[in-house]
Amino acid sequence: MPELPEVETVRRSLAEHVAGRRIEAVYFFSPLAAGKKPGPVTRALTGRRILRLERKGKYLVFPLDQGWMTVHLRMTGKLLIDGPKTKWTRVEFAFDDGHALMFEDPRQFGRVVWSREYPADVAALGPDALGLDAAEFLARLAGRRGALKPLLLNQRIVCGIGNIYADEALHRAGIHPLSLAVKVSRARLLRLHEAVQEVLAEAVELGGSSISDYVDAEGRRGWFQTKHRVYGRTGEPCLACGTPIRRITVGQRGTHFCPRCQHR
DNA sequence: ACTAATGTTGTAGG
DNA sequence: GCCTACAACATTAG
Repeated sequence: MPELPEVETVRRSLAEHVAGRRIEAVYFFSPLAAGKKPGPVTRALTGRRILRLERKGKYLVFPLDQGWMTVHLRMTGKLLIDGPKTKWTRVEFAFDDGHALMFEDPRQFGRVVWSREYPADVAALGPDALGLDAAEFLARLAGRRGALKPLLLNQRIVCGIGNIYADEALHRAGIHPLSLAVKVSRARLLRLHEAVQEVLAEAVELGGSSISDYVDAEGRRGWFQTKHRVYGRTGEPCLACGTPIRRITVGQRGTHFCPRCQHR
């Protein structure tokens, strides 16, 4: 499930392969991957040169010599350089250096789109979570109603945090996922900011979390899943206090926390 | 064999 | 506008 650290790992592993390359051909094996009709997207992308590879939140943005290509991996999307063509390959790009890029996506939630102007959905995102300073983090949460975890997952407030890293950050900060944002002290929100920065930076360093079959553009797995303290550890002892990790549902999302370390 | 769960975003609704 | 519920989809665990 690619979140910020996984998408950043894909960006880093893919950038050198695509920066400066010309797209000679594009094949949409699944129209769904284009979001609508693949014809116009194919025509717009063919012959374009990729200037560089950027990331905002969970979006990969490819500035082109004309317009922008945006890729979102959603749940099961992968970008594989010279990857094999499989039954899950939805899009293939052929580059001018003889290499190819495969967009593989079993569940078909992922999208490859082209836009003439900078993509509106990316522009609408809140600031990227990685490297966000404490003052702005607090300002973005100020006046928000509701529980903290859904707010962390709201990409218009701050973007890049997904289910895994929300749970991990809340545990490190000692905050219950159902805590109302307005009732959490400034000191504890500052601690949350630090926990978010810490957990994202460590995850990027380890190449993200490969909890299902996530791999980077060169097929390498990430290792941050071995550092998870709550996510996917339901019933196992909290590494801080030994209390069994509990799993509840918050905003329709599986939520893992330690009932002792994270009080409301 | 059926059901629930998986996680992200857009959208529809209160 | 803000918040919540659900659909889109394919596979797997129970």
